[in-house]
Parts: sequence; C-alpha cells; structure tokens
Amino acid sequence: MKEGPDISHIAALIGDPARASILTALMDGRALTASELAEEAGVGLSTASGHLSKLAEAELIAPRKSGRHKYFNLADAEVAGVLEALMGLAARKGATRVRTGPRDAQMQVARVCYNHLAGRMGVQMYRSLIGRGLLAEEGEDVALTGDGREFVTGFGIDVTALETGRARMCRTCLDWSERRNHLAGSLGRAMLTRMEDQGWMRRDAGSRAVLVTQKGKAAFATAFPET
Amino acid sequence: MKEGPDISHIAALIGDPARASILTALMDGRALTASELAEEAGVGLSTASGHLSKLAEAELIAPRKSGRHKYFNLADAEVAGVLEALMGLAARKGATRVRTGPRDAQMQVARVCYNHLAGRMGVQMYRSLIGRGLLAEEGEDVALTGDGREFVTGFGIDVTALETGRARMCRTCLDWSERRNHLAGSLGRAMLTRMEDQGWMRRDAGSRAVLVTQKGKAAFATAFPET
DNA sequence: TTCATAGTTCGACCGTAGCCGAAGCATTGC
DNA sequence: GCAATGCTTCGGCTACGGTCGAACTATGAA
Repeated sequence: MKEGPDISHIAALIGDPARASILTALMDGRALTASELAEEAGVGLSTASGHLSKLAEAELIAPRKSGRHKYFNLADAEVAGVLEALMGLAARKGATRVRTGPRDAQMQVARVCYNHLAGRMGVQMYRSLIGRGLLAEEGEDVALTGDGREFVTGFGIDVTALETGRARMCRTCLDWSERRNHLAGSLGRAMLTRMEDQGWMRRDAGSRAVLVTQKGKAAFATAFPET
Repeated sequence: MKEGPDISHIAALIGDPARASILTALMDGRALTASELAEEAGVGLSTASGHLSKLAEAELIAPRKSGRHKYFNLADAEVAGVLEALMGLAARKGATRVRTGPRDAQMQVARVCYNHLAGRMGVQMYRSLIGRGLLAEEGEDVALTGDGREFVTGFGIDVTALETGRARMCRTCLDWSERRNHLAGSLGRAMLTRMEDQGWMRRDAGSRAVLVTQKGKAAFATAFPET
C-alpha cells in the first residue's frame, strides 16, 4: 500500500557520505573529473568510479567524455534544488560537517550555487530586482519586465542571446542559508559571470565561496540597492 | 574540504526503504501510531521503533504521547516539501513502486500532501486564486490580498483565527506530479477541511488519494475557475 | 490486583554495500 | 610502436546497519 514515487532509492544514493560529498562539490556548476571528485570525497579512484556510475545511472549527474578525461555535472537545476533543500533541513540542526574557518563566513555572504550567485548577496540582488519592478514573479517562476530587460542589457548582458538559448532564462532557487529565493537560470549565470568579468568578485578555488573585492562591494550596493 | 551542511546523514535516513515508507505514510498529515507505521512499512514493531527513534532524533518527525499510544507526525511543512521534491526527482524516471490501480490515477487528480490539497486540483485552486488576484506572490511565499481575505471568509473560513495561529498561514509547496505550486500552510489545510466538511471530497482511508464527489466536482469548478 | 495492549531495549544473525588494490581498457603523447 | 595517464572492472575483505524475537517497561482496563 505504498503510493507515489519511490524516494528511498534516490535518497539512499544521496545518503552515502562519499556520494554526498561528490554532489556537494558539483553544486557550484563546475564540471569536475572523476579523479578530482575522488579526491574531494576522500576515497580511492576505483571507489569513486563506482559511485559515479550509480549517480549517473540515476541521472543525478551527467557525464561528458572529453579526451581521456570524463567530466561530471549535476544533471540539472532541479537536482541542485533538491540538494539545497536537503541542506536547509540539515542546517537547522547545525549538522554542518564543515571545519569552521574564514571561508565559511564568506560562504554565508556569497557563494556559488550550481552556477549562479547565492548567499546574502544573491538574495539581495534578487530582492532588489523584484522590488524595483525589473523582475516579476509569475506563478512559481520569474521573468524580466520591460524595464528589467533594459537594465540587464545596460549591465552588459546580451539578453537576446539568452532568450534564444535552450535553457530557461529566469529561475528561482531557494537559498539554504537565507531561506529566500535567489536568481537562477541562464540569466543568473550570466549575471555572476559578468560580475566576475568586471572584477567585482571571484570564485575561491576549491570551495563554493565567492570572494568580493573592495570595488565589487561598492559597485554591487549601487547596482542592487535594498528597496 | 567539505562545505555546507552535511546532507548525507539526513538523506541516509530517508534512504532506507522502511523509513521512506513511514515518511511517505505521514505525508497526508495524519498522526499515526508506531504500530500502524510498522504495518505500513512492512517491518516488525521493534524494527519500526528503532526507525522512529532515529527519525525523531533527526527531527524529521515529531512524536506525541497520548495514553499508551505514541503518535507521530511529520515535523513540519518543510520536511513535507523536501519529500515532495524527492518524489519529483524519483517520478521522472518512473521509479514508482506503486502497484498501479484506480487509486493511483486518482492520486494525480487530487491527493493530500501533509495536510493540504495537492495534485491537479490543488494546482488548479492555487492558480485560480493567483489569477484572480486573491492570492499574491511575494518573494518565495504568498499572501492573501484584501479581495482574497473576503473570498476566503465567504468560503466559510475564519481568517482571523488562522492569522493569530502560530503556523504560517500561506505557504507554497511544489507538486511532484504537476511540477507547479499548490497552496500549503494553515490556510491550505483549512481549505481542504472546509471542502471535506461541505461534502465536496473525502480522503481515501489508507492512501493519500482524495476522492471527489459528483457535487464536489461541479462546485470546485465554479469556486476555482481556470483563468 | 491481574491481565492486556503499546512500545522499547537487547542480543544475535545476516546481507548489503562500501572500500581497496590489482589488472584491464582506452586515449593521448612521444 | 611504446609509455603514461585516466578511468573501469573484478575479487575479496570488512563493517555497518537492518532485521527479528524475547525480555522488559509503561499505561490502561477489568
């Protein structure tokens, strides 16, 4: 008398510590190789290879061969969303396995989620765009308004290119630390890239934290004022 | 070098088939006893007791003693939301463990999620309320508008009582079958209860399906027209 | 009090699944 | 061609955790 999809299989996949590390490592949207993920998870290459097969088989991650390397990505933003949601549950009993350090504080301020900006700054950007009518919420997702289109173009982003792309341009993603939406989708990704290009922020290699430059702090506050 | 909350522990808890059955059984919001849950999961009472301790320890479920019975509920709507999200992932590769039958079709149409209405009808209700400006989305959550307050009161619900309650009145919950939001929170619960009281629908004992009466079909379509 | 029902704890059993190292493919570089 | 690198497969070990039944506790009913 069980109804609905079988969640135990997929949850069990996420439930192994090594596999959870792998998935967490992929949450910033970068593609990583099997060796890098093995290192990240702290297991041997053969073990990691087994884990990766299982995750790929369940379509939680998407493998891509490139030469003699094999790169892995999270399958899509929905998977990333489920992982963030699980982090939300885990976070509220302080079940962080993290060695606390300077990076962790920065993680709360700005970090990469899948491939867009998350953390306090990600949420601030989102709320600022909504508050000024540049982004409008429609049902479960969001869209650029006319004003928003203009703003984003002025920000240095080719909106037309995004619109013709295959990926959804605007998506929301629930932030595990802030418990509020931030902007995902191809626009979210483009915004982060643009801010990196302008020297406002840069990703911390080997973690999901995003380091904000002095110049970036000021420019960000001007571009995305709290409303 | 792991950052962020430790999702593996919590995912592993959900990942055991017996525990997943228990959690799934609790998704309709009813409180069930240890024996009932053992039956549901198909394990012995002693085994179930162990599982229940673990789930309670992780605050996924909330135990309540009542006489010589012990009742269990999901801890809150966020837990229910994570479970629905996992179902969404599982559903897309057809990983249903369900014996297909007439009930399952009904589950797609209308079912109980935690304690509110989900499935096609749940989504229709939500979209109808949004479309007519009775419910407004604000950031990640939703609120009743002035018109909405009037409408809901006319529907036979004491809004003031809900507002003074401890639980959040309006919440959204992502539907695993429809992939769209439906209304959760104490208002979502009250709406379902009210519709049951009026004889529009009733819960199928022993499953999460909601059976809609002939009268209910018509009344629902009138009350929540597609916009 | 005595009995019955509900749930917990304990001990023992057993299977699954994670782990590694070694050997085997595949791809690139020399 | 041969060597080096990246990954997969295989075999065998181990341990963790799910399972049950039995003994124990607690609550309520007769």
